[in-house]
Amino acid sequence: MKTKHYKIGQLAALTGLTVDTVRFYENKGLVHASQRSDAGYRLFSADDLARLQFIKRAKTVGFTLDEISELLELRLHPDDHTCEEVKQVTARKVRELDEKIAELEKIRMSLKTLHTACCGGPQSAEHCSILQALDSMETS
Amino acid sequence: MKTKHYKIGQLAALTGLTVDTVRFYENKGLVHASQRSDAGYRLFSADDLARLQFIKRAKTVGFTLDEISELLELRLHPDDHTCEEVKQVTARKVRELDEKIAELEKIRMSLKTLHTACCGGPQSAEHCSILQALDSMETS
DNA sequence: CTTGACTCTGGAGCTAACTCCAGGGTTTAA
DNA sequence: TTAAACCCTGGAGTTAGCTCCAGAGTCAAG
Repeated sequence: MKTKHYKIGQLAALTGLTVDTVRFYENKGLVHASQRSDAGYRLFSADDLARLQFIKRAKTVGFTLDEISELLELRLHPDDHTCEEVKQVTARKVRELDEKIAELEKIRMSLKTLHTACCGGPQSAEHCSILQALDSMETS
Repeated sequence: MKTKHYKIGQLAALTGLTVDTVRFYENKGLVHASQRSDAGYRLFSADDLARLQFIKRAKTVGFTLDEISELLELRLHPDDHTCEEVKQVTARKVRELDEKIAELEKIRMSLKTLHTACCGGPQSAEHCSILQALDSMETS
């Protein structure tokens, strides 16, 4: 019984990644073709496919490739790690997201204030409140 | 009456930027030393200082350097432009921020769901719900 | 048997906004 | 007068995550 395997293009089609991206991930050590054909073509197993799909999903929930490396290690050897460890990774990420969102909201508020104050009319911008505000704002 | 001018280090100290950053901005065309000393030192005027402060403030409200170039043009020749134009720039930026925030919130939600579902206990991660979710999630 | 689609490697290029460096010259304060 | 602190240019390096390329080999369909 020989196991199904995929060439890089098939894998790319199945995961929605590009061929270049898969090779890039291999370079970064995120994934590794389980075999090579006689001609040197990468041959990926179903496990490799699952791994790449894992990577893609982790990416859509906002993990960086470095963080995904960490998660892949946990995934590959779950017996050697605790739920606590896994949860810590997500906790850290949620905190980071909270900070980034708060930062953006702060910026949005400032900008919205400027935006609202401006008449937006067709007259000369000589006394435009937005430009004036940027000329006299406080900087931390 | 000779006008006050600043060497690049003084300017950097006054704006809170680094010397390298000021030179970088000059390279990008955001600012331009109004004179040079005999030795070739950049000499900045009070106007230049104001311009750099404008840049810094625009940066803190989230504009990119390219967008700041645009604002600087509006600021330098307000007579040639309308409030409407200025307002459009901020409107665009507010929209962008809204999108970016919405995206991050979506990611945060997904992640928080995973995070909450995980027991976080000291037992083996073999059946960790976070890893399982990442193994079976849907990807758009 | 040929043509087109696929794959390989190694390395360069992209974006944004800096940051750092080498190898010089200049200014200033003691 | 000399040492520290400043300034100059040009170019390379940084981060993250790809993306593209040249030049060559391989595979599958008709």
